Amino acid sequence: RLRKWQSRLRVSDAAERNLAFALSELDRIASQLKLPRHVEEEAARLYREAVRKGLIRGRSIESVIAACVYAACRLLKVPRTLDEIADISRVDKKEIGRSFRFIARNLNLTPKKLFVKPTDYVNKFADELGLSERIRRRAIAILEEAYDRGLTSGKSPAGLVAAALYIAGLLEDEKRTQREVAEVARVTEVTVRNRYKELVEKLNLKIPV
Amino acid sequence: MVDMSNVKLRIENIVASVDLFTQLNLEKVIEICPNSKYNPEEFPGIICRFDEPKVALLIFSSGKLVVTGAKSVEDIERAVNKLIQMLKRIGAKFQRAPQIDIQNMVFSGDIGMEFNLDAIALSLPNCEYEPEQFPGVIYRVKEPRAVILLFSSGKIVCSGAKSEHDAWEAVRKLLRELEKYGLIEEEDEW
DNA sequence: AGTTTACTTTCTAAAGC
DNA sequence: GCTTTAAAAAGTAAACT
Repeated sequence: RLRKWQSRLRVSDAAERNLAFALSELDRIASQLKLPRHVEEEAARLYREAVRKGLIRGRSIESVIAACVYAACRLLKVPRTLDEIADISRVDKKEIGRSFRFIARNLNLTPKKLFVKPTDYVNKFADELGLSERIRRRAIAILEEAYDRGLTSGKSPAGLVAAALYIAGLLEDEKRTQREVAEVARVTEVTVRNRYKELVEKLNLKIPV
Repeated sequence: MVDMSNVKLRIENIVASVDLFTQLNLEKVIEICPNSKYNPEEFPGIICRFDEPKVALLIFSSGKLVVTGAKSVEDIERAVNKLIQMLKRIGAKFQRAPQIDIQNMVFSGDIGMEFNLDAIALSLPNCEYEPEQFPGVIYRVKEPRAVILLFSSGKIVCSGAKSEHDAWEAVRKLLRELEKYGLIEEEDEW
């Protein structure tokens, strides 16, 4: 009987140690990504639920925490790419992606709840680039027309937004270079250029020279 | 009824497991395999490539093989027979015919229509779509078991099927689901 | 900037770690 | 779970010219 008690204590000890480790890892990621408190709290809530449902089995705590952070960002429409999270996590992007899909399926995080519109990325990138409200509206108008014309399926939302901001900057005389928009969107200049070319061509945009 | 008349499927790759029912001395086998590689530290089998038929074979000491890259079941049979002839020259004995099991077939194809993948992701149950990671929708068919990658162009990749019939059946089920959720007719405006 | 090569996703078996 | 093999889709990436 004493043995049983000890084993139970050991189990709860381990569980507490794991939770403490998970939450400290979450804290580290959240502070480095400068995430709002409500996002960190949502990630913690998702993690506790994942533990309660036994979803950690076979996965590292770090990959599940990173996945919860990514899921919380998507749920609360706080744009953060998987790359940004992978950069500061010890686990690679592939593993975080797997954990993300797994918890999304098991915590009923539907594509609808997780959907982040390309326009949701506009403000984040525009903030970092110091772009005006007029540019943001113009970029959103471009993105909406691109969506209506079927030019966005399968493309990287970040790349599309970067190109839309680049074009809006040219049209509204508040230019940012391809390099600058590519950097905040975390895509390459080649991607910005490719999206730019397609949007200008298919939406018949007249770029002032 | 789902209209499949515009749907095309092409075999791209067939994977088969084979049992030759004979133990093999891999050290001897490498010597008669021209373009082969054998590093037991990193992988327990010999990796061997044939030009005709164009396939890759993984040869294990148990006498079991994995043949990949074939475009037809006949290519696999020819490759296996070719290897058996080579093995006979180094003294391998074959008491019975090899057992060949098709394990996986990969098809590329076209549904003949464009798709709004965002709309599909929002209403087609049990599908995955993460455009930041991969440009296609991933749809898993339970029976027959197969996975279909659907792109906005309407092009598809079907893998995991064990026969061409199963692949067609899987595509038919995907189209039935797309139709059920009203994701089929759209073309010009969404 | 354009080209080439290469990686992302899906599948599957093999023997062994 | 990993290791190795093949193949396509379309997007993105990186290394060269």
